[in-house]
Amino acid sequence: MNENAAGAGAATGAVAAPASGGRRTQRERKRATVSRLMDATISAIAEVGYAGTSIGEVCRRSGVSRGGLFRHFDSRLDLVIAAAEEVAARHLATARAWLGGHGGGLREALPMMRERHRDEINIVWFELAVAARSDAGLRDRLAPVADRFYRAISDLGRHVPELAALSDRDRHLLISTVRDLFDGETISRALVPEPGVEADRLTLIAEFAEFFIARRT
Amino acid sequence: MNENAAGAGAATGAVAAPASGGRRTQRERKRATVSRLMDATISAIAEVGYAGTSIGEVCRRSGVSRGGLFRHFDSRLDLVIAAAEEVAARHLATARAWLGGHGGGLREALPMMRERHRDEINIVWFELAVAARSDAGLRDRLAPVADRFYRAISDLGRHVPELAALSDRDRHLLISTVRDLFDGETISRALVPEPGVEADRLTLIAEFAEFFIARRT
DNA sequence: TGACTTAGCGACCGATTGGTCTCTAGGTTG
DNA sequence: CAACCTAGAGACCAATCGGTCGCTAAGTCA
Repeated sequence: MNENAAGAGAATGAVAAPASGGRRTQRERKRATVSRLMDATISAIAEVGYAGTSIGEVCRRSGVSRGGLFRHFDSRLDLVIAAAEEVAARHLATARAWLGGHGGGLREALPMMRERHRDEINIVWFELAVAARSDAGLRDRLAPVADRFYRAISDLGRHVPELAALSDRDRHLLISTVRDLFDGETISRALVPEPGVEADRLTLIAEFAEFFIARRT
Repeated sequence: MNENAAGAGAATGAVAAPASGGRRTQRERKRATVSRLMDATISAIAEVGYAGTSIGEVCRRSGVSRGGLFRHFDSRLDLVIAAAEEVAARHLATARAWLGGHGGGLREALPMMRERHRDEINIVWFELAVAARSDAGLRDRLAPVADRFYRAISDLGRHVPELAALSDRDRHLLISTVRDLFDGETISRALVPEPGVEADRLTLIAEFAEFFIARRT
C-alpha cells in the first residue's frame, strides 16, 4: 500500500542536519529531502537503468512520497537532469581531487580515468547519454550539460605533466578518444567480460598516448 | 481503436511472396509476418530505443496484431533476442561483403568499420547491449549472442592484409579496442557532435594501428 | 499566539504496459 | 467436400506509468 519503505537510512540526509536540537529550518528540510531524492535517483539509474527509474522507484528508494517529490521537481525529466548535473559534478570532483593530491603521470592517470568511467557515477551519466539518443526531450536538456562536462574532462588533462605540453586541440582529441573508448568498454564488458584483454588494453592505451605525444611535440 | 495502421507498405514481405498467383503456403505466410515483425522491431529500437519498443509500437509499425505477434514469439524478450541475432547477422554480412569485394587495406577498412558502427543496425545492437546491463533477463539471453558476435568481428580482421600477420590475441586486442571506441563515439556524438575531432580521430587510429602492427611483427 | 507559507503525504486519474483468450480466416490433408 | 490445423485479429486483463489535488504537518513572522 505504502511506497515509502526505505526510510531515511540510505540517504545522506545528515548533510542538512539541524545545527542544534531536533528542529530544522525549512531550508534544511528541503535540502535533506532533495538530497535523498538525488541519491535515490542516481542509485536507481545505476541499478535498474534510465527506463526502470520510475517515479515510484525513486519514491520507494528515497522514502519520499510522490507529493513530496513533485514539490521539488516539476517532472521526471527535471529530476533526471538534476541527477545528471550532480553526477557530472561528482565525477569531476573525484578526478580533480585525485589529480590534486597525486602528482602521478600518464601511466597512473589512465587507470584512474578508467576507474572513474566504470564507477556507478559515470554509469549513470552514460545511461542518460544513451537514453538521450532516442528521447528528444531528454537530449535537448542534457546536451548543454554534456558539452560542459566533456570539455571539463578534457581540461583536467592539463594536470597530467605529459599532456600539459600538448595544444588544447590535441589534448582534447586524445582525451575524448580515451573517454569514448572507456565508455564503450564499460558496456561490452558487462556482456562479455575479458579481464586479460582489458589488462592488455590499458597498456595499449598508454603506448598509444605516448606515441601520440611523441609525434606532436 | 486499431493499432494496425502501417499496413504492409514498410515491410519486406516480398521476400516470402507467393511463387504464383495470390495464394500463399502457411510457410510463406509465417515467413512474411515474422519478417515484417523483425523489420518493425529493428526500426523501432533504432528510433525510439529499447524501452520505447513496446509490443504496441511494434504492432503499429508492422501492421500485425498483438495476437499475430504472440503467435510467433512467446514474449517481448523472445522478439528482441530474435532481432538481436538478425542485427548481428546483417552487420557481419555487410562487413564481409565489403571485405570480399574490396581488396582494401587498413586505411580503407577503418572508415568502413566506423560506418558499420554508426549504422542503424549497430545502433540497435548497442541499444540492446546497454539495456542488458541493468536487465538480468535480457543479459542472460544476449550474452551468448554477444560472445559470438564480438568474436566474429575480430575474426573479420584476418581479411585485412596488415592485420593478417598479427597473432589472434593481438588482432583481437586491437579490433575489440577500436570496436569499443567506435561504440562510445556513437553515443557522445549524438549529444555533442564534433566533426573536426572525429576526422582527426580516424587518422589518429590509423596511425596508431600501423605503429602497433610495426611493433608486434 | 494566530495568520501565513512551505514541506510532505497518499488517494486518485487517464493512459499505457506485457500478456491472454476467444474467435474467424485461410491453408492442408484425407 | 469435411475435418483439421495454423495464422491472425482484437477485446480484454491486472499492473504500472507520470502527474494532480486536497489535505495535514512543520516552520516563519507579525
